[in-house]
Amino acid sequence: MKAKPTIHAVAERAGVSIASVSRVVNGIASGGATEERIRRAIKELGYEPNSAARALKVNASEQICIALPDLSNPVYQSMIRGVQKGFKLSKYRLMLSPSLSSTEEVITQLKSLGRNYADGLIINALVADEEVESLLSSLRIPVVIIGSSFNQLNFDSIQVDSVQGATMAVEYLLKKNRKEVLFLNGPWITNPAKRREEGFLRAMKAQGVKSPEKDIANAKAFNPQAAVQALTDFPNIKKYSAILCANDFLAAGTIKFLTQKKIRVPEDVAVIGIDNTDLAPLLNPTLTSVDFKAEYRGELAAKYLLDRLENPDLAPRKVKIEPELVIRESA
Amino acid sequence: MKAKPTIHAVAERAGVSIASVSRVVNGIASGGATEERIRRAIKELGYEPNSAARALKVNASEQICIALPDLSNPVYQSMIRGVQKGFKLSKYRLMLSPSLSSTEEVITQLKSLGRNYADGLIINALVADEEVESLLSSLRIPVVIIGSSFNQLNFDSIQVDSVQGATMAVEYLLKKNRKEVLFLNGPWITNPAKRREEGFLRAMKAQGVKSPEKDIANAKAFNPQAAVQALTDFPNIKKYSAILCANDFLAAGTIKFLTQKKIRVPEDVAVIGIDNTDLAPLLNPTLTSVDFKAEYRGELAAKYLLDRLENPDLAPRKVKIEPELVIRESA
DNA sequence: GGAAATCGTGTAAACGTTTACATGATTTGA
DNA sequence: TCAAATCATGTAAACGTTTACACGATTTCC
Repeated sequence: MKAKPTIHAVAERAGVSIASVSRVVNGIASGGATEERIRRAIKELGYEPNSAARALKVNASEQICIALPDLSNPVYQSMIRGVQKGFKLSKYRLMLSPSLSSTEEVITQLKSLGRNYADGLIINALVADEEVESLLSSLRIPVVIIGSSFNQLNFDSIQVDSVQGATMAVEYLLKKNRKEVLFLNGPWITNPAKRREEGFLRAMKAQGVKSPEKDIANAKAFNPQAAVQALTDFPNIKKYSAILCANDFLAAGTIKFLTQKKIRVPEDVAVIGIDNTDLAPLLNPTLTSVDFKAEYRGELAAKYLLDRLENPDLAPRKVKIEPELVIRESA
Repeated sequence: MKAKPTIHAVAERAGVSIASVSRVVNGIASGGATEERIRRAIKELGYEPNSAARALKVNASEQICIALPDLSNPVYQSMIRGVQKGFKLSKYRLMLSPSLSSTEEVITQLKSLGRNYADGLIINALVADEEVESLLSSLRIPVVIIGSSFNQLNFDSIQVDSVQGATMAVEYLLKKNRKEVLFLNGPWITNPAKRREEGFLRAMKAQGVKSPEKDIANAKAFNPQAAVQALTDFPNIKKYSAILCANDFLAAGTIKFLTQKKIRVPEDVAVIGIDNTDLAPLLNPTLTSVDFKAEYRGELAAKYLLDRLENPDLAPRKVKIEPELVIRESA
């Protein structure tokens, strides 16, 4: 196998200096016959510039890192798609961090970013503590936060109006005369769980329900099996006429659970999910879900990051995505 | 913001040469008091070695690239998860290529790998031609192929026994006395479509069906909407008592289509999917599906790649995953 | 006890680029 | 027409590591 051609090989073949080759490669060239010769040499040799050398020299990897909690949940799939879309036309490559389910994993990941292999970070962490926050703010690269945490940090962030989302769902249920609403939440240590629960409580109280705190079941994880388990364990499940789930994955489990118990959805119990993932229209009944626009959030995160990479002095933007209730069969 | 500490800063603080620091960082150090001092200096300064400089020097990026057709399909989600798992304990970072739906995109991606930003490639391409093959074989990094194509190339590859998978599904249906089987395929230009169709035809003929070629519908894409469209357009759909779908996504669309038409699944028409994705147990009815073990394939691909990176002279391994029919409610 | 082997550490070159600066050629403008 | 300005190109240093080699100190072994 021949050695990979370097800029020197190209320069020699074209009879110019490596500086000229570099300029052609980077598009700041003259456009004359010399450039033509250099271009030909590049073609003929199949030259591709070495990323590492360029990265070292210009101190930029042309990579961005996306850090997500867990690839099982379809919502993150949408988010990645959005990010991919957002970076499609850019020079940046996408690094996918390992799944970050625990705070330790988040910390390890953030520390490793000190190695300069990414020019920017898009992070959506379920869990976080002070150490995470301090690491985040000591990072030397732009960060875009997706999710509801880190309000106090001065980053670009794309949040979600959980309270508003829960309110829309609750209002819709009450309007349809479903007064007894159970909230099936995920693990309470996670940020989204806290925020969505807050939304549920606020919305229920606003609608005049006395102590909605007792109407909350907690699944051990944000997945269908955990939903089934939590509902099985929950006492007096019969009395509810609607179940609001903290995400679509839990809603899928809920529908499964209800169907198995011969409880009809939505006739006996209405079910609403959150996230409006690709899953929602495929379930049977199709799932009514609060759309937090994951793909769009991903795309927006990419856009914010690109803007900031181009202009580091931009004032941090904090946007709150307005949720939308997508009504289907389940409620 | 202070400048990021380099190996020189560490060396100076510890009163040693940069060579010694490098040796400590790379774990080939003495273990004496000097090492202790160096370690302390690293801690105190928060030094992290610069990836680009290391990559340039040792000519290895410590990154691997995974190239997939499309992140919408849940099967790729499982695959990525497997790959993540496989690389979890390694030093390698994971690059996610943009979605490769067309041959041009595959080509662009492969060319860009010439920039040396990845030490290995795991690729699962739906489409490929001679140019792709020639690019693949001129790549200077190890490649692991997931999927059924490129048999002739001498790479590690993880294939799937499509014929066997289709046979299992068809045999099961015939055994259950569902003689009229429709095969709902994806776009025929894709490799999996060709292979799965071949499997269907072979299996049907082996079971004594005369000309199964007429029992094939083609969806324009591997997704639920395309499935609905294809079934709507297909003449004489009524006569079939079973539909075998080329993947779970198509099966989801099929169930949707049938349910809307008040055709009961599985009483009137049995449905079988392929891939056994996370989706399968969530559908209603739950989906009987041929499991091609996507997550395992991803993990295996990672393992093969790691093995080869460690020992480039390994003979290429070609494995064929034995499918398994996971029986649920839909058939 | 002394030659040989081993060990810990430092020196310096190299990896493949980019880019500030210099230089000589060409163009501009009065 | 000639000085000034502009332009294309080359020279050389630098980015932050790793590592071959050298060298002096220590250990080993008879």
